[in-house]
Amino acid sequence: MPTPRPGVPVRGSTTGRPIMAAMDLFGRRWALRILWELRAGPLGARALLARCEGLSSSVLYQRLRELTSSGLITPSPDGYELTRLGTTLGQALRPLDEWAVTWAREQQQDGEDPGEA
Amino acid sequence: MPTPRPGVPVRGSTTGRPIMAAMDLFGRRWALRILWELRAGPLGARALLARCEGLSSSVLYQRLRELTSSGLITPSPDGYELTRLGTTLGQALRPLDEWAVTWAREQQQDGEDPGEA
DNA sequence: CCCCTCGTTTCGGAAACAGAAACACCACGG
DNA sequence: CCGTGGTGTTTCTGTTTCCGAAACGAGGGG
Repeated sequence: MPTPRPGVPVRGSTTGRPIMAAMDLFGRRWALRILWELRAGPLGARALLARCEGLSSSVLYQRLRELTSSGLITPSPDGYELTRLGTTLGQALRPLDEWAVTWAREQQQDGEDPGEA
Repeated sequence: MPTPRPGVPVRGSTTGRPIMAAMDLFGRRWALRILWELRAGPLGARALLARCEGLSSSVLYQRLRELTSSGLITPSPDGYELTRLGTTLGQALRPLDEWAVTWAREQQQDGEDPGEA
């Protein structure tokens, strides 16, 4: 499983369109979350593990390699930190954060638990 | 694996903070992509399968159930379509699309393939 | 020296996923 | 009437991904 990178065919799309590569990369478990946790500043591996309850070290390091290879994060003396590109991604993700808040409000109003028991 | 919903503890976070629920939901394979494909209008299940090369029907229906249960999509005479909430998500995802384009440019410039061989 | 913390890798079992096959359903044409 | 082909959906089997714990080496302080 190659690291998704724009311009290169990725899982689910032979075109390599940037958004497809992004969705392949971010559709891997914990990828978005790791970037999210690095927003505020550099964190070490064990610190990331502590913040992401349920994340296993094996997957963490796999993601760290992928995100590094994708140019979103970089090792630093203080652990891992976002690159300039990773920082702009953090900003691009902010609307998603705001949307999630709206989502929460809507779910409380209509259909409290309307689905699988 | 319960469908992530804001306000409910999800994988990786006992707080149920909206953004965490969102990241749990979207960190599942094809979830973002399915929403993306529904942006332009309703699509049937087999049409979705055709557009997402590599997506298996079993996972598709699992995602369709999850996204429906989360209030992002709804069955319609024409297949599945975004709810109002799902549509706003599509808009919240647009910065991500633009970011991906920037990402593609940067990757072409520096470090063409600087990682795993 | 010992102990504790960190970063990282390894490994066995569990969960998620891919892919093909199958079923039910409905419209169409022989 | 019976096939043919198009949907939507489920089930099954093998592979991939992931979890979780354990382990390793390196470095710092008692």
